[in-house]
Amino acid sequence: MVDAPETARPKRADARRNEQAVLDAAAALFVSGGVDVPVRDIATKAGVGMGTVYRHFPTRADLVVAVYRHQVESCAEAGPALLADASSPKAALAEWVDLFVGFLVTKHGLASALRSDEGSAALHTYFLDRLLPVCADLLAAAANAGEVDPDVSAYELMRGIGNLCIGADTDPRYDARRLVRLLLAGLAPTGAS
Amino acid sequence: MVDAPETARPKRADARRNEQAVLDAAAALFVSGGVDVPVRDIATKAGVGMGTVYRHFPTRADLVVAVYRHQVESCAEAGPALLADASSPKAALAEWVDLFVGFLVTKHGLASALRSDEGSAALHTYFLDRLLPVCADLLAAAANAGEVDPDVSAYELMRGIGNLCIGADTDPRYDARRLVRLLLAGLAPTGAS
DNA sequence: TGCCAACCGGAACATCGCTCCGTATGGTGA
DNA sequence: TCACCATACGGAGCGATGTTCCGGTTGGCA
Repeated sequence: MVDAPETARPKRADARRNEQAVLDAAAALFVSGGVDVPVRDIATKAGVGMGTVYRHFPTRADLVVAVYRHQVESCAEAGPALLADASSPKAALAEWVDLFVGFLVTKHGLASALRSDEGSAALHTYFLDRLLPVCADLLAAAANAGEVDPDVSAYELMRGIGNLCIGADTDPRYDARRLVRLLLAGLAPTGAS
Repeated sequence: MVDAPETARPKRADARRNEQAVLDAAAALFVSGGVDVPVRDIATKAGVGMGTVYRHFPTRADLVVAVYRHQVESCAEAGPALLADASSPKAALAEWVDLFVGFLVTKHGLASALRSDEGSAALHTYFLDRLLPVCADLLAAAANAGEVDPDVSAYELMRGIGNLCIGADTDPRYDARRLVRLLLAGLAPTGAS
């Protein structure tokens, strides 16, 4: 689990090439067909065998993580920046959540894959590892500022947001962003009235 | 789609018997294994062939609908009653939503199956046909009373609630009921502050 | 009792995830 | 330059599941 020792022999050239080909094929198919596209299709599009796909990415989740790693990273990095720049912690939280929602709804089926349902555990874990601390910081800052009720955990909030984003594509009558806004509004201390 | 003409010849006795057996088997398996239990298992448990299951219930959704029809009906009927009895329309809405959430979270995988994702379209349709008007009435009453902002459709609200219930079983850290409460709180006119 | 439409059962086909192993090849040391 | 072998490849194959199809069975009526 720790970093591989730097003495690790570099991978063979064909291996590196194939890994990239799979990554590219997966990225393309994810856009057009969602993250549930059959592994066979990815292998075919990449011009490799299925064994090769599974060797480089033991589970579908590993592949999804690899494809979206950059975007998740930048979403994670945006958290502290927003907190520093925004007019209030709650505003920062709202902006960050909007970023997160935007990321989820544009990736067909990603939100669905995020529910822990064993199988995509690695995906779930990665998202949580990377984004939960960011969300927790924003939430804590807002709570400290008295702008939100501190009785909801960041975990619960993130899962709720993720769930609200399920099926947000493919259904014009369903606007996940609006519902997420409502959820955030509900975080206001002691509600309204 | 209209009622079958009453001139329809009654089904054969064995057909009726088998339909009931499938229904019973499905109900039992849904409780223990969720609504995604393999059709083969249902057929085996009911002591019939798979062809029989598919003949009586062309899609899994039809079977799910048949199994839960009574509970959906009583949930639908509770709406007007709550509106008549509760102290305020918003309170009635909250109680009814709680009823709905309770129904969803206790049926493993039902909430997941509810997202329109073609395949369980019949399920989605049935729930919407039956419950959406009820929810819409409650929502409209609350809006008329000035207790909620009228800019969210009942459809959106129901889908949001359904989504929030996904995975609510199987994860002790995730309390769908609390998040749904937050969502409802967010409906308060012009927010808090 | 005999007939036939309705109904049954489960084999068969299709899809998909994942594994396994015989084969091919990149890179290295001689 | 060449031979060797660890590394990597490819895709057949297995198990699970959804769904269809058709030959055989049977309930209900004349």
